[in-house]
Amino acid sequence: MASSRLQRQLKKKKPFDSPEQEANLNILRTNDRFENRLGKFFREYGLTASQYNVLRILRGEGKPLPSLEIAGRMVQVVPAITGLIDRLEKQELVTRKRCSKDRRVVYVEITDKALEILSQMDKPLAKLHRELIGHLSPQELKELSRLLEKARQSVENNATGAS
Amino acid sequence: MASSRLQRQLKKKKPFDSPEQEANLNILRTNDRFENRLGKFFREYGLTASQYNVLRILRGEGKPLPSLEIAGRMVQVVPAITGLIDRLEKQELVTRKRCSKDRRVVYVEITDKALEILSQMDKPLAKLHRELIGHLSPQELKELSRLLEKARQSVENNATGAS
DNA sequence: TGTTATTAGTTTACGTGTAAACTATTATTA
DNA sequence: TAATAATAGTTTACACGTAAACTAATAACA
Repeated sequence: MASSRLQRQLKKKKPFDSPEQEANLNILRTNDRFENRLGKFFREYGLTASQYNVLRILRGEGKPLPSLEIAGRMVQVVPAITGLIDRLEKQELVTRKRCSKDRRVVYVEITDKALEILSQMDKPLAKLHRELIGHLSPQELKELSRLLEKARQSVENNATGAS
Repeated sequence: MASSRLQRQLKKKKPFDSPEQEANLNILRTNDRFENRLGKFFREYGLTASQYNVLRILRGEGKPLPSLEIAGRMVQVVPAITGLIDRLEKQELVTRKRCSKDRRVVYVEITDKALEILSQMDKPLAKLHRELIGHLSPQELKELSRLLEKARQSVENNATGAS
């Protein structure tokens, strides 16, 4: 009990400077592990995590969306979305359409091929989510989500571009 | 209370498939936000998050470490470490030395210049950690760390290369 | 109406994570 | 001891994320 699990894993000699730092590092480290595992899963379907996210957003919306609207719903900033859509288009998973009313806007639409792939992924993905975190009790899951949402309050008000 | 905060932020129409998925997405999203903020901080000092991590590990150890030992303590895999060390070396923040006993091994040593930069960062970084997550009570921080550590158990046993 | 500002998106440059193939060195073992 | 395996790193190819500069189109407004 003298030294925490994360502390041992990082082979740190000294205790954490603060509980805040420990919690933050726990978030980063847990995310890295989970991203790593999820990345492998997506790769089995020829996708990356970012690509899957774009497709999931488009399917959830049920209709074409402007590029920047998609970018806004992901965490990241603007320019990355261009290449992301480029690659999805090359794989025939989305199509681009210029808006006729405002010719600056590019609408992105998901293809049937992509919808098919997504539907194949749904069950295995749900299973993977359970594998990753299903060993927490319902109360623990609820509390973890609550704490993470509360944690994010510090950055979500101060405009980061999204939302 | 009908729909959670994350659900609203993602503008999802339907509820989450499961509490597991919701918790996982909360981890990913919180991490993205925090990484974003921390990245800006590191950039002010001419570093990236990965570079800072390497330097922090080296300072913590207090002596030179083999490249792969460093890679192992970060979450990531092998090849990235080469370029990372390359760039740090170019900035004169670390030096490389071949081990004479086993000439395959490359030891990486932190420079005084880097130690100086790190010491300048310590206080502001601690302050940033508090800004990010200091609005959680001590009990909440402790519980958050506990839950994240428990969450990681699912991936830390199944060898990912590290630790 | 013509100039300026804003908006949507792209391009470029750089750092980094991932997989796969490769080199150099050391260990194993038939 | 010669062939083989294992280990430490590197290189290459590709997908992103970030910042900064840029284009095209629309809005605002003097």
